[in-house]
Amino acid sequence: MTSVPEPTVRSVRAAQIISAARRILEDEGRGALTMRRLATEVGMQAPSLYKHFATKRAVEAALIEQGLFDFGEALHAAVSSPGVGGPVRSLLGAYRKTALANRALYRLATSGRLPREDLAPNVEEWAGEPFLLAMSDPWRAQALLAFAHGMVVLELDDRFLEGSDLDVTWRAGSDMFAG
Amino acid sequence: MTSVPEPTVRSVRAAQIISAARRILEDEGRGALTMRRLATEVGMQAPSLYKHFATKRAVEAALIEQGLFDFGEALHAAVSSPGVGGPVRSLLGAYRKTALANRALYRLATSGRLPREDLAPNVEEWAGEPFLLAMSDPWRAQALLAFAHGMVVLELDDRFLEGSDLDVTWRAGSDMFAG
DNA sequence: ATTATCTATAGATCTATAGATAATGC
DNA sequence: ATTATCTATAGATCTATAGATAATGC
Repeated sequence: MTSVPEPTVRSVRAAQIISAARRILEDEGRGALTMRRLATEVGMQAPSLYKHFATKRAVEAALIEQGLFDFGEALHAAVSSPGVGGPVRSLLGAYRKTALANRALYRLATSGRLPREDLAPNVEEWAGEPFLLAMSDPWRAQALLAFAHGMVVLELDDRFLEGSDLDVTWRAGSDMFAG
Repeated sequence: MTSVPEPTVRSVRAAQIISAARRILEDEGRGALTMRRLATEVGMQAPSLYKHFATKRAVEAALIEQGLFDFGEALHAAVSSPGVGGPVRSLLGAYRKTALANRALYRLATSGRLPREDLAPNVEEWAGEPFLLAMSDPWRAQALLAFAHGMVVLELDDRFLEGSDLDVTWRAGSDMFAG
C-alpha cells in the first residue's frame, strides 16, 4: 500500500491561480490556457503571475498534480468499497465518470510526458495503485489501465464509430478483465 | 468487408510536400511542423506552399489520411495471415510495431478530432476493420482497440512505472482478449 | 496564358523581463 | 523592508495574403 502523498503547499493566491486555471481549462479548453487569459480570470495583469509561478510549465505542473490527486481519490474510493459488481466494475465506473467530469484536466494529466520533478512525491504511483489493488497481478493491472485510458481518450476524441453503445463496450471489457 | 478506400489523388509536388511533412514529424516532432519549416524542407518559401494546400489543416489532413492507409494496411495484413499465435496476437503485434515505427504520425492520426470531411471516404472504417475481423462481436472489438491504443499512447508518453515489462503486459492483454 | 514561385509584410499571438509604484507586515 | 502589482515592451513565433516575377504548357 503506497502511503497517501502530501500535496504541495501553496499560498492562498497561488491556489486561486490554479483554481482559475482549472476553470479556464474545463470551460475553454487547453488552447485557451495562456498566461494572459489566466491573469484576466484572476483579475490581475499577466506579468504579476510570475511572482507566484516561475513559468507557465509550473502552472501546468500544479494542475497536473491536482488532477492526479482528484483522480486517485476517486479510484481509491471505488476499489475500497466496490459494491455488488466487484472491484473491476467499480474501478472502471469511477474512472470513466471522473475523467468525463474533468475532460481537459484528464487530458493534461494523462497525455504527454509528466513533469515528475515538479510533482509531489509518490502521487503518480498512488493514483495508479487502485489498478494493482483490483487485479491479481501487475501485468493485468497495467493492461486494465491501458484499456480504461484507451476507452476514455477515444471517447473524448469522438473516435468510436457512430451507433456505438459505449456502455456495452465498457461492460464487455470489464467482464473480460474481471472474469 | 469494407471495400478498400481510394487514396486522394495529388500532384507530384503535393506528394513531395506530404513526404517532407512526414519526415519533419518523425524526426523533430509535431511542434516542429510549421509551414515555414515545411517550406525549408521542401526547398521553397513558405507562401508558395499555399498554392498546393489551402491551409495548414489541409496538410495535416493529408498526413492523417496517409497514416490511416499505412496503419490499415499493416493491420489487414496481420489478421489475414495470423500465424500460429492466432489473429488477436498477430493484430496486436502489428499494431504496436507499426505505431512505434511511426510515433508522431500515429499520434497525429489517432489523437484529437478527425477532419473527416477532408479524408478519403471509408478510410477510417477500413483502418479499424481488422479489429472486427479478429473478434467475435463489435463490442469486444472496440474494447480490444481501446486496449491497444491505450497501451501505445502510454508507452509513447513513458507513462508506465519503471521496471515494467511491456512485452508481458501486451501478452497478458492479448490472452484475455483471445481467450 | 497559366501556374509556381518569390519578396515583403500584415496581423495576431505568446512567454517573460525591466523597472516603477502601490500595498503590506514588522 | 518586503512583497505584489502595474505599465511598457522585448523578442520570438506563426499563418496567411498581396502583388511582382519567373517558369511552364499550349
